[in-house]
Amino acid sequence: MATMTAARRRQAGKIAYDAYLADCPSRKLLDRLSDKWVTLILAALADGPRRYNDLSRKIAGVSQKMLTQTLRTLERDGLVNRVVTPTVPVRVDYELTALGGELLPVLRSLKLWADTHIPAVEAARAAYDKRSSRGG
Amino acid sequence: MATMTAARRRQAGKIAYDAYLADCPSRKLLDRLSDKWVTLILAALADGPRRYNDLSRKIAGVSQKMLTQTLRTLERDGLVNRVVTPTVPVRVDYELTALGGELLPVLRSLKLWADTHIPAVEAARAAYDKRSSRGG
DNA sequence: CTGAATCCGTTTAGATACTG
DNA sequence: CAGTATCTAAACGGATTCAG
Repeated sequence: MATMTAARRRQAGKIAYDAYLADCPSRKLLDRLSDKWVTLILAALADGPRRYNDLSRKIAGVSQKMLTQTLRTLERDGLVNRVVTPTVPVRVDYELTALGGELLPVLRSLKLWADTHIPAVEAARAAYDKRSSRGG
Repeated sequence: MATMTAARRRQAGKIAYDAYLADCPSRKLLDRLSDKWVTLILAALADGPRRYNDLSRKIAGVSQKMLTQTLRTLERDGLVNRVVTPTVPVRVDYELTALGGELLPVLRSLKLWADTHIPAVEAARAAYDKRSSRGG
């Protein structure tokens, strides 16, 4: 039977490709940055250390779960330091590591590109939608 | 009543913040780039135009659905051109627009940062996991 | 060849309640 | 204050099927 060829080939390709992707540094970086809250937290910490609740307020729409979870992965990746002061109640500050700080220029260059070109993207989008709605 | 304060305040904040985010160009760019297939398609088109099936093979693990869907959004965003040649059967080529081409340097600089610093991230991750498994 | 439409399992993220 | 645990709704992505 020829029924499995297409899907199977794609499957085989997928496995090989996923392995390749898993080893791609750019991919990994994008995976971090793509997280909705990562860049926001990084930006919030750009000015200096902040406490947990402080972050939670500054970033507004974030839930406790997402904030904690994102901070954990950032800490694990060595981008953020978690500083515990064993007072009562306990006090926890988060701050950028040197590595985390080095990410800021990248974010800024990204922002620069976005600020420059996103208007063109918007325009393209509007034109596309107009064309579509006209039935073109 | 004080029962609604926490969740409600977060909700109110969320609405305001989502509106803010929706207007943030950097956010929009990251939203595009965060798509698993976007950067891969962009990279695949860096050398020149490619046909649909050609892309599908080159990118391996991608499904028809995702390939088509991603190409559509890229087209809508003005990053990719869709060129139809009305032969039988029909032939469709995809190519980077000028705008899409301008994204390549950004991706390269991102890649540069990643290649430089991801090893440090890996190391931090390994150290973190080691600490955790020790019960620290 | 190039897609659109549909079904469906997996993952994700938010709300809520509880702990030290 | 700074989280953890659990439940559930929604988004995502893959396979399959149909069409021009």
